[in-house]
Amino acid sequence: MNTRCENCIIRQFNSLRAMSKEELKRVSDTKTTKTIKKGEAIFAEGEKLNGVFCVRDGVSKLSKLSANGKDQIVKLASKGEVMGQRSVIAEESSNLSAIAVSDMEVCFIPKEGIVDVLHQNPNFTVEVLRHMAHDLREADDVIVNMSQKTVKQRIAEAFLYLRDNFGEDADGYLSITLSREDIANVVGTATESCIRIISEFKKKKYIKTSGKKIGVQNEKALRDLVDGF
Amino acid sequence: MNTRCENCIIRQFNSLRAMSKEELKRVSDTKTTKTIKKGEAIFAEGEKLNGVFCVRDGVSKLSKLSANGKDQIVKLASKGEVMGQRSVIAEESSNLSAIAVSDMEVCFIPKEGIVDVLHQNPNFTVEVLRHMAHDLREADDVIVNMSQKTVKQRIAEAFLYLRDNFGEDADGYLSITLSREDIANVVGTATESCIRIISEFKKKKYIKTSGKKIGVQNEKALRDLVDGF
DNA sequence: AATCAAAACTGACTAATATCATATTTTGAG
DNA sequence: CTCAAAATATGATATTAGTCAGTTTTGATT
Repeated sequence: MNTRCENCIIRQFNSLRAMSKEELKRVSDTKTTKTIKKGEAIFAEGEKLNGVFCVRDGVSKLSKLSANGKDQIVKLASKGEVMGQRSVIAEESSNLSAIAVSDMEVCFIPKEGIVDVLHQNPNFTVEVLRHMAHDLREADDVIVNMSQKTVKQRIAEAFLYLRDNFGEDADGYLSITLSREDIANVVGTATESCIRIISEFKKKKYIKTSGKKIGVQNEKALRDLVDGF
Repeated sequence: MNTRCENCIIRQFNSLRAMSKEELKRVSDTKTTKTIKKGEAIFAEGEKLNGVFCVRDGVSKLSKLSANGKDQIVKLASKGEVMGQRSVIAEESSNLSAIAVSDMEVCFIPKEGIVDVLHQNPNFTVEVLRHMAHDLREADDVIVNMSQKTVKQRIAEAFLYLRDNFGEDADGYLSITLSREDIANVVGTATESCIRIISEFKKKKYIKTSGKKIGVQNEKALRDLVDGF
């Protein structure tokens, strides 16, 4: 793969932009680019990661398997996001597994390339810290939503979230396509319950569907639902 | 207040231990110590924090108010923990409010004292990063528990967690005393449901109570319950 | 185009949990 | 010590969401 980090626009969206030209060149020399097919795993829960993965294209779900065999999707990572940093920084094995939700292209950066810079370039470290602080806030919000909102509210919120964070296509459908099961795993409910609520929303014209694709049709209704009427 | 950070043992438990003597002295010069009564607020959700709070004694609950008026407790901070760093680092107003669960003594450290060192001492920054990585992992675990475990399992787990993290007294009661309402807010359930399950656990001799105090009596039974029998 | 498995969907039933009402106990202020 | 308020407790009922069983649709493959 001939693309060099120095020339990669993606890094504008993540902490790598705080690296100096020199550091970036060194990272670029050790990185490798991989193509991953939809459904394939990038890494698994419990695995020791010896590097981080920078998403160049596509979307990956970061999930955790629970005792009863269900997956809980904790985060969706798309273009520009770095996966696995938490584990590399904490020097622990991964608490999440990453599976491609669409065909992907990711760069693997060996951890030495990251850790060395962390200890030498405070700007970079602070930038990583900021990102993690942001992730932590989001996680707090998810906790509150999980415990205080109904499944219906969480599904409504998920659609708004997906639209705001991944965009929609020309016809008004969400750019990201998830199976009903994945949606259920994002909001933490049974697949059947999720499908039932999607049907209800469709009947009420809150959303429209076309195959697996889903589009927000009545933003206000969804928002009112989330906020408790 | 005459206690100096350099001599404070508490800091061994948090990221401040990665500061140099010099840095610590400077921090110490700007810090103030406050006494907070049980039930009083240290800071509120939405408030701009111009510093962080280091817990010297007592316990604080970090919670988030939801639309329906219920509090979700996201974390319990005790001796050695630093509160408010996330907000200071992300330069956002606080996403959580902090209320004392017992009488407390906390040190307030103005943010300049922290931010300056963050940009100058990579060891300190990495240490803070490690802590935040740990908090993030815990948050992920909480998300999964919330969505995949029953209220009964979450309550059982909460008691084990409280014992492991805050210890128990000579008579085998948890060192930390929370109201039933607070326990309900930790596990994300209605107070009545929480009380009912506590009664059930007591009847089954999984726990013992004495006033508000709760003690683990049958660890194995609780653990089995958490793990799904 | 026919086939087949996976995904999406629907209905009936059950289990878990919230809500509302009310009783009882504990606690802290004066 | 007394009393009111707050916390704890319990019962009845309603609501939400999960489970199981089955049907239909979709899409990939030959």
